[in-house]
Amino acid sequence: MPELAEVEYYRKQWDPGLGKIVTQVLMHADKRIFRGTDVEALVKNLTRAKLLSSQARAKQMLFRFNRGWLGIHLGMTGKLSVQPGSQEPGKHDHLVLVQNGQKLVFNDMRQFGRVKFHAGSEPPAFWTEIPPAVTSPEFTLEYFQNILKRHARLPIKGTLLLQTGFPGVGNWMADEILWRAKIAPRVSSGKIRKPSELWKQARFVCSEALRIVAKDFSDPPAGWLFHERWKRKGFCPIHKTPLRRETVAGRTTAWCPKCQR
DNA sequence: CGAGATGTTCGGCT
DNA sequence: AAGCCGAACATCTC
Repeated sequence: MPELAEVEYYRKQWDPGLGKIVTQVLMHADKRIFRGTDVEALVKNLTRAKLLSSQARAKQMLFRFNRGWLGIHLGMTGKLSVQPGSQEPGKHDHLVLVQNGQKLVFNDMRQFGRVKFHAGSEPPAFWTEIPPAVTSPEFTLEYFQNILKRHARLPIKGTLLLQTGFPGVGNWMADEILWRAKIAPRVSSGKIRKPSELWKQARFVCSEALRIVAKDFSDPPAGWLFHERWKRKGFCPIHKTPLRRETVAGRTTAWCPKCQR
């Protein structure tokens, strides 16, 4: 379920490995997860390397070692965990960093995720080029309105999912933002009546998700659309109108036809 | 058995 | 030419 808050949660799962040496790298090197990655360099550099620190940004994570940088994207079904040293890797445990007494495991059933490796002391371009976070000071109302203008003909649901504009926002967060801003998902991005409200709700949902979900994988509070939008028959938390559920901009979308116009 | 799942990417079209 | 759309990717579950 990885959107920005879940990604931050998973990043922390490898914290027990900080400051420790990787004694062995186990991997399914031929898997799609490693497409475009120099797996030989990854194994060579990470074997006997020490994990120094980690960060999460948007839907990506970056792990700093004393001999390079490991970038991980979780795709649809990626997870990070720490397993006992005695645990044998499972079918979908595509990357396993063995340390003394424990294993740092990346598991991804569907393999829409991605593992990257970058040697050198400077952080890789794929990391530094991630655009400003929705919650950051750079994400001003003016900046936001420029994104809307650039994608004026794309349904607003699709625009909120653009990682070049809203890094880390995924399907459930986009629906939550639109529900709170009372905007129907098919409205063209160039025809938003009150951009300041949408901007405000985007920032609210991102910061609350980070505060609540990233902490310990708690669900958002009662009253959020989140709890209804998975259900085949969900209802608007405000007045119990049945939610509509259709594909918009290529993604399943749930919204309240009464609140959202 | 077919459809769908919280994500990207690519090729084709306007 | 930038931007939009739909298909594809791999696997499991309902």
